[in-house]
Amino acid sequence: MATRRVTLRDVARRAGVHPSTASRALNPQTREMITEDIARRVARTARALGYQPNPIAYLLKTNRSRIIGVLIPDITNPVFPPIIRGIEDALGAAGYTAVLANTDNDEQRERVILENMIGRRVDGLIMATARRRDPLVQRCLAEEIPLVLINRTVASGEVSSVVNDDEFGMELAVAHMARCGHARIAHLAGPLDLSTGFTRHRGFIKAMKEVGLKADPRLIGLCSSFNETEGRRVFLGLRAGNRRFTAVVAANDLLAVGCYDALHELGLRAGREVAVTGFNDMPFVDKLRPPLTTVRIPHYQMGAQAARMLLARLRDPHAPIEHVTLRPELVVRDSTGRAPRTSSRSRGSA
Amino acid sequence: MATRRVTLRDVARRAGVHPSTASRALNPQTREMITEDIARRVARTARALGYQPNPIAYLLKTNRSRIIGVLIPDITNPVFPPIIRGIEDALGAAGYTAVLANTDNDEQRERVILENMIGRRVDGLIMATARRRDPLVQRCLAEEIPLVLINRTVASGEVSSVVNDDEFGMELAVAHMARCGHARIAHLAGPLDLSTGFTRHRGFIKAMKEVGLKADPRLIGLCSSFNETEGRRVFLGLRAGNRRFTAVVAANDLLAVGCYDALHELGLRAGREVAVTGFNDMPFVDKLRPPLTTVRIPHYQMGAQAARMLLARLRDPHAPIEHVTLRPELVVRDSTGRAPRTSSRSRGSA
DNA sequence: CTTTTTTATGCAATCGATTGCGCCACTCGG
DNA sequence: CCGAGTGGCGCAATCGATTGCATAAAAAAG
Repeated sequence: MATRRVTLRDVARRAGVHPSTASRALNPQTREMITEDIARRVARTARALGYQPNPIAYLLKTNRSRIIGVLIPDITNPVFPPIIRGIEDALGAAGYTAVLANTDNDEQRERVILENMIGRRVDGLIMATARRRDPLVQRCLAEEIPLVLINRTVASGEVSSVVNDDEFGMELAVAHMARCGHARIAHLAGPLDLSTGFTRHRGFIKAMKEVGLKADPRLIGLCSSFNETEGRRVFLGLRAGNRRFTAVVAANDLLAVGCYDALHELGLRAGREVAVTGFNDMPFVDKLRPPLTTVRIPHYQMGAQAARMLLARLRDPHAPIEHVTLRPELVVRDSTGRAPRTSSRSRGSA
Repeated sequence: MATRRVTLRDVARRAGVHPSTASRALNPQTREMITEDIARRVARTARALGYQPNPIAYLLKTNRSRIIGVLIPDITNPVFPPIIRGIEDALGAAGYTAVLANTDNDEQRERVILENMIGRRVDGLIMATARRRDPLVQRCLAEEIPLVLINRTVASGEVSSVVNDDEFGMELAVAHMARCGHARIAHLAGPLDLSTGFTRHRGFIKAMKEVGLKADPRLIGLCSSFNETEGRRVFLGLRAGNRRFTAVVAANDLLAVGCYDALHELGLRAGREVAVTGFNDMPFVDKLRPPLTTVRIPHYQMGAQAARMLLARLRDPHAPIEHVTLRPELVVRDSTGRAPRTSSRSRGSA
């Protein structure tokens, strides 16, 4: 039977001291207030009794939970696992625990979860769910909860973030297409209320200009969310228009997979009739036929970096706002056709 | 500035009653102890002040956290997101919150996380990490923490579980292979200390007997974990042996993907030279070339069912131990060759 | 050897709720 | 009109820690 857990009082009584003394003896911060001798005795009996401090009581008193909330828009998207892994590793090293929640891209649900986390007194938050203008971010600011945005950021820039250099990534993709001889290049844009969709869209236009091509507005399709069905739908829409194109730069891998689906239905093949690039290099895109050429984002590092920034802010609440952008790289596989086959490395960072 | 949160005392004072009265007025369980009139007044002022009960204080006093811990062996494996979704939905409907943790298949890490969760007084646990003999399960039993195992179960059967009918699934896969005319069928077995690996292995042998074939032990390769690299390694090992085979039944999709990798290296193709089946029907296997024939497990329902069973036990700690097995179905795609192309439905349950 | 200062520990309040118990006032029966 | 019974609330303890302040003992100063 689960015998009642041993409390600080138990330890104190057994060691023949007052609970407050025991508390101080066990807390590294206050240990030097206590005689070496007694501190050791308390520590010893604590160990003997198998004392485990009650985090709830600690939290109630100190308002420090040592928990970080992590909001993920869609846990089904394979880009997030590596990010989460990075966050957990960095946080764990500092004695913090990550609590994950999946918001399902649903604003209502986001709100509920956020309130729940605030209620449970998380010490800080990492959000991968930010929209360019996001009331939830405002809410955190109002509550003065340390916050770091990851992958996506807000337009105002008023909170720390670590994101990919999306413009540069787009340059890589477009430049590669151009090198492969494509001139009529389409873009499958992500939702423009997300910084990723927005910035990649802007990056696409800028990159086209840089390689001396004109970005035809009629060759830009707007997807209302980052998933395969949208990718398929919008690709088919673009194809139904009367502007031809030989290449499509998708704003993320799921959209690119949607293109694969559409091409398959049309009896065409990526890398042959139409060149396709994705964005993210999420797990398994190297296993598609043809393996997908894409822009690799350092997901794991992104997570770890965000966690470290949050920890810094936890230590010093007045740490300055930082914006870190990570440099992506192009991974050339077979979906962009005639280019010399270079690399088809296995799955992203583990 | 984050103005101090309003407490129950504030509400009580404002409503002109004692905190205990306010507490009872606000708690549905005890409302009928209080005069209708006063209860309404308290409720009204609570709403007016925006009172949010402090879950920490509640927990400290009642020892009920309304949190369920969920242990996932590898968040990188795409079978888990749908399971998690199912758990979250069922739990959320009952006012509970799921807290996810990723154990990375590391026993040490599992232990740390479990202790952490116990320390934070989760009301119950759902474990997808169980080994056939598992000390952590014992630990939960000792602490009398309500527990439901999911996907994998323990050999002793002493705790409730919801798993797939793995033997039946294997029958489906093997029978299909036999129907396609294969006689020399290999098996990529998962780790035998996991119930999934163990039962699928046993199911394979049984199914072979049922279709009148002999399971050649030299055509059974043992993988030490469920991932692509192991699948690739063991497949190549089998091929290097001098027993030929024309089909391979893998114990899960990741192992099957490993077979794809190996076949690719050998210049062969699944569904042509060698038929391949997977197990799980995880997201994206329908996007592989060729799309993978596999055994579909109702992941979402599995999660939801496990959550409901846990909730039942939370209500009644003496609820009997239940073992639920869910019936899988075969999804025939192109990796098993000449069979008539039937279905290639899109990604699993969302 | 007394007085002052320092140091180590104990006391008790506190965080924000829940809950057993006691008391007061009201109702109802005799 | 008085006593027993009952229903509605308030009091105070409690959950398990932390921490400002008081105090006793020891050390330093005079």
